Amino acid sequence: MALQRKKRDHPNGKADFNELEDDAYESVGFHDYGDYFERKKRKLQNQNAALYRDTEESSTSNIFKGLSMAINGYTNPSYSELRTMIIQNGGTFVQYVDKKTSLSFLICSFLTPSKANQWKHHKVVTPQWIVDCINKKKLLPWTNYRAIQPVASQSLLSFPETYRERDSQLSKQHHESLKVDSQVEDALPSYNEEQTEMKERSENLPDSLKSLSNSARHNYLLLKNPNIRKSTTQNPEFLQKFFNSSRLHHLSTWKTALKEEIQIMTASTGLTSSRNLKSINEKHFIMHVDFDCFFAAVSTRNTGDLQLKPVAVAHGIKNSEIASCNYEARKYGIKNGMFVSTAKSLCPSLVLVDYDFDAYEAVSREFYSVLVDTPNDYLKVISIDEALLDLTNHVQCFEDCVNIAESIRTRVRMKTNCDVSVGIGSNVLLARLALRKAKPHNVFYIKDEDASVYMQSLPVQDLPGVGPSQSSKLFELFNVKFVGDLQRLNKNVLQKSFGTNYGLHLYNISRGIDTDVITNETPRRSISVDVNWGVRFVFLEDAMDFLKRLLQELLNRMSKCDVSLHQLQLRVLKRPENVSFDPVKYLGAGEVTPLTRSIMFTSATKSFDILYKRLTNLFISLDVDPGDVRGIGLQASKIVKDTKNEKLFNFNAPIKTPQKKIVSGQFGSPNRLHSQAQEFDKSNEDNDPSLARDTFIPSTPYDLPSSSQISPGVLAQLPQSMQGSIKRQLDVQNKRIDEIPSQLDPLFLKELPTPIRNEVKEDHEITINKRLKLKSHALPNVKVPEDTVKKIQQQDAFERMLRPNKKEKKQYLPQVDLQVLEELPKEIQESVLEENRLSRYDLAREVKMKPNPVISFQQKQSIDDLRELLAKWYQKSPRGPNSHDVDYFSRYLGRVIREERNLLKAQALVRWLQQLNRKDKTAAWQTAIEKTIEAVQEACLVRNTPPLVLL
DNA sequence: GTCATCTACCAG
DNA sequence: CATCGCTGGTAGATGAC
Repeated sequence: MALQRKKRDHPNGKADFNELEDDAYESVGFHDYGDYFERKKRKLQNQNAALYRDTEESSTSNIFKGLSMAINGYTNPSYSELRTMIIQNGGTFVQYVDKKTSLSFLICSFLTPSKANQWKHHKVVTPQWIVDCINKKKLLPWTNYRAIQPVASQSLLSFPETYRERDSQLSKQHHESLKVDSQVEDALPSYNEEQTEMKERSENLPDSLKSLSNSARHNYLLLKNPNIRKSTTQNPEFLQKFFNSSRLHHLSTWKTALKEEIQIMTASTGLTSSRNLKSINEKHFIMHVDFDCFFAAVSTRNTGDLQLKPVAVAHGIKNSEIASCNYEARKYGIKNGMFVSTAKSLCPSLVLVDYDFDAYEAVSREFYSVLVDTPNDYLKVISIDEALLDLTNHVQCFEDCVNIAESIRTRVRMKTNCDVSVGIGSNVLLARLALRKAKPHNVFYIKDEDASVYMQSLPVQDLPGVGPSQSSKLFELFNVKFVGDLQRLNKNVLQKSFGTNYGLHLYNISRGIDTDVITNETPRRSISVDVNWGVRFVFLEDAMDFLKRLLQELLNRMSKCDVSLHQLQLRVLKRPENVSFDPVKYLGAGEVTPLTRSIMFTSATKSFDILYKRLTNLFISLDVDPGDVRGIGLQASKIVKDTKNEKLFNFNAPIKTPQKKIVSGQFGSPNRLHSQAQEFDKSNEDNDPSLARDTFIPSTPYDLPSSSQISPGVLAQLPQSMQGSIKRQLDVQNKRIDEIPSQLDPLFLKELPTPIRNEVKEDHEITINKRLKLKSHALPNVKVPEDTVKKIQQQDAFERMLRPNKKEKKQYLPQVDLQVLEELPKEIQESVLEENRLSRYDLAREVKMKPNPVISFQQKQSIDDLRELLAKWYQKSPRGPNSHDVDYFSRYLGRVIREERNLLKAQALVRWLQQLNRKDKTAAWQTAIEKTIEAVQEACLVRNTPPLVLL
């Protein structure tokens, strides 16, 4: 076969963040934005250097001293957790590794055969080794944790405990009869396999097989092929293997992780929403930056010859999807998502390369380091290779943007050897359209006045939010193919056919109107796990077993975010009647009908047993033949952050908290969409910064607790000094709440009696889905006992009592974290924690007891020195300061408040600036000072401190 | 009208 | 050998109240 499969090589495997950081540190000028890295390190502890440095204070041991280690692929614990563990225990972490790197250990959960071969001369161990060594506080013999076994079989050892620990009680017989131990399977090829099967078939299978459906029997026969079996859910390692190789899984998880990282990094700039809201009516400058054919470009970035050939990234050689292809390949009509076989027929000389997820991550890190270093109002993560920048307050015109864009392109090119393209426009939509025009490797901007004309010839599919389904609907209903056709449609007609919001969205975007504003990330509202490939069951027990593993995976992901759920959704993809058993795509789902069901839990939970029990019932109630299941997904929604010191605060007491209106949305908020002119005032009102400040209220489960969640009873038990402090805290918070019309129900304000609360907790286990009750015919064996029903009804009543306000129902209240505690004087922290019998260790972990760091600005720390510096700055810029410098200084003030926690200092410095400008009253300086004040107030909000008096 | 729940769709 | 069709979000539809 003429397949040319070329492995991407890593000629310079050392292009890691250490180098970047060093650069960033060396040049700390007034205009320098390496400051971001400084923050990033401290905040995230996400960079090795920071970890090493912090290790001096928080190092837990030296068990890994002198050992260099790297991590490969999908692991549990996660990459970053492991990295922290290694570094904090004295190890050297190697970020990016190739075949030649000398390495003490490679940490890897799962090795593909090719990787196993690649790493066969290394010591490859499972993550469990790290965990166990740390737990035992000594270096354990690594040979017990080999990921590569000297003999053929390697699978069982590398498989993480969690997936094996809970062995099904349901499934025994069938499983043991069907499942072949993978060790045996590897060692003994098909002959013995056949023998085993034959034996079992003659013993106990005929009966079971007879009762099987056609689809189940089909799967039974299919799964007899050990190679196929290995690629399906029947393999206990399936999840690891699947997620390790799934591009879509990687895309999703990367996005989530990046959002979080960038959010934290840029949150500390102090320039958040108010800044943006202020300029809501100004002309915006938005930049959309995106790699050209990311995966393909990364894989060929260091191979000049390959770049000239048509290249595509895919797993297989036939019915596998092309994830990315270069522009050379596109000349032949090859597109992303196309099957390899189709692409090959278009271009027989197509070169296929494998995925290299590690390299994508490495390149992306460089990419984002460039973006973070580019002064901006907002940086929004779109994906691993794509981001939006709001430059409104940093540029005057499109030409400025183009200069910045070129600089980004050059820097990314230098660091990664890959090209990015940049689209620029006055809103997100136009920036995106400009980006299309810019590709490949170019910069392009669309002026507002040109937008409408430019768009007319665009296929409607190119509009954001218009996919295959909606575009074909547009064509069928209105014969609309191009944006020009769409422009001719009446707004009302669109809204009638496509819904109020979506119709208006279509109407607006066809005219280049996009009211979407780049805002801060909202916290994640759901966590899900989906598998719709390789799902093949024979017996119900197979499905249950997989469901179990899937739930465990979901819980793992939840525990990483430290959340519990109120609602669990189950999604099952079912092969419909008269659809072929084997889809075109190898082990794919084929054509399916989705089914979804959900369960509610009165109190948040993350208990495997509780969830699994309910899940089992739910799955069975769907009444899907196991042989027809083609995919399963679980989604945790209505999630709440876990808390650890329940004794101190009354966390779950439902309190009516006025909600800040959430105004961002895929298609914009309804109120902005109805009519632009009409809604103008309203949205302005929503966005008035001063209003926003007064009504700033925790709006998400991750936010700060509402003060009233501290139970009076608990308060009374605290030491006198502490009561005072908390009360003062409450006063501050209550004042804010009182300023808006209170919708609090008096019931809420009463402390809930603890016994009742506990009862609810115990009860939630037996709450029964209404649906289940209604559909109980699907479960002939399950009868809901009389008293259970009563209990549920009582509980429902109780629940209603807890949440008399309907609006309340939708929201799951913020739970307290230790932030409130953290705000208190340290002696009081100590006594509270002692009272609550929390260990010193917990304290150190949860509440930063370290003295507040003193942040330097231009190597100056004291107020006097800083004043001197500011005076020089003022004198040297009679016509007003450079806006970069203003940002830089504002961010510094933000850090003084949040990190150094020195409100007085921040106040003194701002007042000094005001003082300096008092004589001349330069307008430019006045504006600059206002900006710094905004940053200060913003930071006060973050710290939950009352705004400073600055006039 | 408001809500919870399920369904459909989209992006990368 | 193949192959790795995820995940988080918004909006619409529907039915209970």
